[in-house]
Amino acid sequence: MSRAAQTDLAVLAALSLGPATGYALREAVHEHLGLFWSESFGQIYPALTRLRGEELVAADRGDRPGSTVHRLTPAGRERLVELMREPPPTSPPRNGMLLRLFFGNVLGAEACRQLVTESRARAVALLERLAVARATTESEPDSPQRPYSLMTISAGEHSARAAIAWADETLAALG
Amino acid sequence: MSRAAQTDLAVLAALSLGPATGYALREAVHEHLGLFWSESFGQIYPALTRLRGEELVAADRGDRPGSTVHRLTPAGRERLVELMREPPPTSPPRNGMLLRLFFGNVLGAEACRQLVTESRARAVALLERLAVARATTESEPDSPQRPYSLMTISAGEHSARAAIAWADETLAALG
DNA sequence: TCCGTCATGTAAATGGTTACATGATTCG
DNA sequence: CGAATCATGTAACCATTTACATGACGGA
Repeated sequence: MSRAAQTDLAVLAALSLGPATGYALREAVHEHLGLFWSESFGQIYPALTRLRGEELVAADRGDRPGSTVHRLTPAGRERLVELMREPPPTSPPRNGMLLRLFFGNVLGAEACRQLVTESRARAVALLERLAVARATTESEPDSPQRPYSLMTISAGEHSARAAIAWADETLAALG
Repeated sequence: MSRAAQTDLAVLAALSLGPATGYALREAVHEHLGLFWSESFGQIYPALTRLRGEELVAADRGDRPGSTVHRLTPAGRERLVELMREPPPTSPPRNGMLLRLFFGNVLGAEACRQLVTESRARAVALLERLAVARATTESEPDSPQRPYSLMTISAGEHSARAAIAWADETLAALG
């Protein structure tokens, strides 16, 4: 997997849903992929410039002066499938909450409880966001996209429920 | 939270378990924190140099010529507690597997099944490693460290079981 | 008119991995 | 003796965020 391939993948994938400006692209990633992906402007604009150079995306003038609407070219769609078939890179683990909890006897029991309580609250909030996302998705008419959206929502739900169950068990152990 | 604080935290925390060389420190992080944390030599050695400069760790000559054993100073222990009380930074989400699955109609059903199957296999393998870690920890004599080790192991178990349950559900949906 | 949003881009700083260079020690 | 391990450190590279600079448009 070559340079910056993950951002290229995300940008090409987002464009596969329809043409968009760089700005709208970032909105769409935040809105639809926000639960498991993120991109910043500092990544998106250089990526679009590069992808234009490789003729994987084409640029048209947008409604507003100075705005540029990008769309996938056939070569871009090929490249997208190619990138998607690459195994997803696994990033090294970095869980600040567990790092702190592991050294709980240095941190103290009260601070540990707070740590786990806050972690639980984040999982509960996530579960609420997921409930909204599920309701929205289920109320939309069926589409080729829908089952896959529901699968990623379900992944979040399983993960959040596990986090809550663990937090409850751990809070009980912490007394 | 200032510069490179997360690595400082991990290094100071690892040293709180006992003095160590940079090399041994990396081994210890990999061995004991590997399930939720990672550090590379390229981080550890500059961090040790910096922490020595701040007199948060002290350096003694080791058994081997040229080797340096580091230990926490009292100021280092204070700093450690201070860093641990900072809220753990939440890194932006980046889940390559879910990104690919979300665009499953571009990827194709067969490749989706493979993606989820591999994800399930990783979770099963993780669960096995966790079973070993749990058995090891439970067979050791009780210590102030042990309950916290078990809590982090339990976090991994909950997360891995949730990943397996989700994978089974999703594979059923994918047919 | 002024503010919020849409829009594009760059520069700097940050955080991190990987590869490399170097050499001693231990054990088979 | 030779290989694996212990040990330290640097340099290059990569990915990413944040802040900044700039400006047009639409509506209160």
